[in-house]
Amino acid sequence: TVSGNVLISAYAQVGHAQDARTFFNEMLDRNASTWNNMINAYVQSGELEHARALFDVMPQRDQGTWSLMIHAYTRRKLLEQAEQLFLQLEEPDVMSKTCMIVGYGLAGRISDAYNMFTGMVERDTVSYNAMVQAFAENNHTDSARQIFDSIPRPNLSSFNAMIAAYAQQGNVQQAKEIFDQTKSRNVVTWTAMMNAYGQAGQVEEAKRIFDTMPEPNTVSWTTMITAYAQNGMSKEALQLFRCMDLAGVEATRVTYVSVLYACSDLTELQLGRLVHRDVKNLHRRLYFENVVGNSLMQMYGRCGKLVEARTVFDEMVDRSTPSWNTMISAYSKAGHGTEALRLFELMAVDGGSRPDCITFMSILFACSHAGLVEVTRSQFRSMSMDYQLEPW
RNA sequence: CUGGCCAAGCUAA
Repeated sequence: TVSGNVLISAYAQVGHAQDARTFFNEMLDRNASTWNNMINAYVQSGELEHARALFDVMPQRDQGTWSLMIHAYTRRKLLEQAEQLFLQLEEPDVMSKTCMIVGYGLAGRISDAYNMFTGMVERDTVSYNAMVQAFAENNHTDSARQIFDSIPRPNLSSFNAMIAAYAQQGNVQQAKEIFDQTKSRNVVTWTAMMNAYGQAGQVEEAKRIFDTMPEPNTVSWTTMITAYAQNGMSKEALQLFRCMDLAGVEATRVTYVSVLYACSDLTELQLGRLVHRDVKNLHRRLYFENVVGNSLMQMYGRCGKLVEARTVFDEMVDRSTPSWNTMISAYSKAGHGTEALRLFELMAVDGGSRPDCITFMSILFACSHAGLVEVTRSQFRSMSMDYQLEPW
């Protein structure tokens, strides 16, 4: 049984739920870990429905089963589902509660997160860290700091989370202060500190960290590229991307987002097209990532290539609200107000994404520049009437 | 042999 569990767990790691299931079906005696591993295999390969189906028929669920399933829901931002499971637990353990803190934090329900936290009779460092993170990602940096200061036995993740919290506020001084208190550091610590400098516009300092840190990984490289791009040094960003490629470090979707941002910043159409080709041919998985498509559209739009932008848009497999916004505003900025409006109507018909206030800003911009005053007026009404968005 | 926390990223102005 144990070796069978190891095998299923191995399949789970690589996301081969199908193979895991075949093996699972052939196993004679299964214990709770067997089931948990199998559910986890479905979770890892993104098949939540299958995971849930198995969860529902599992004979002897243990605490791990529940928190595994709750965690899967919170990560996919399906908080209702997570909550529903959580409430069925008579005696939720520390891990399930921590999952809920994370879930509430991600959903911006910070007081629910805090209530969960304060209601815990037993907490470990991970629960404290989750609470720090929940406050931090909702910009309650001071509250995050208070929790941080109250952690009995902080670990490196506690420090890393706090450094990142200050980094996103652009507060280098505080970030550095925490950084200097760390006894040991890992790649996350260094990268977070590097980002703190980048966010504060201290690109040279960021680069100094990047050059001296022990083992920069793809996130570290991307952070440095982003630091350049966001501080008006897009040429350097693109140069560093070349180095990253030469160093054999795998790009991620975030890398491409930053690189394409640098391309649009410089209206480097040639390079942008090259990147487009590379990601399409060499990173097929990333090519279908929503954010990568958005960045490609943005790049083409910025370079005035609306047809190519539109082609990317049409090829996208799932379009988020930012996808629609990017394309609509590309039309708007190019003075194609009518096209922008047409796309907006298509958005409503498509129904896959809801317009948000950015959509309306783009539409209003398009209308006003096209001199479509009447249309502007009616869109403005629709904004509050149909979508409950307040004009401001 | 299974479950929870930490670093980078896209759209309007």
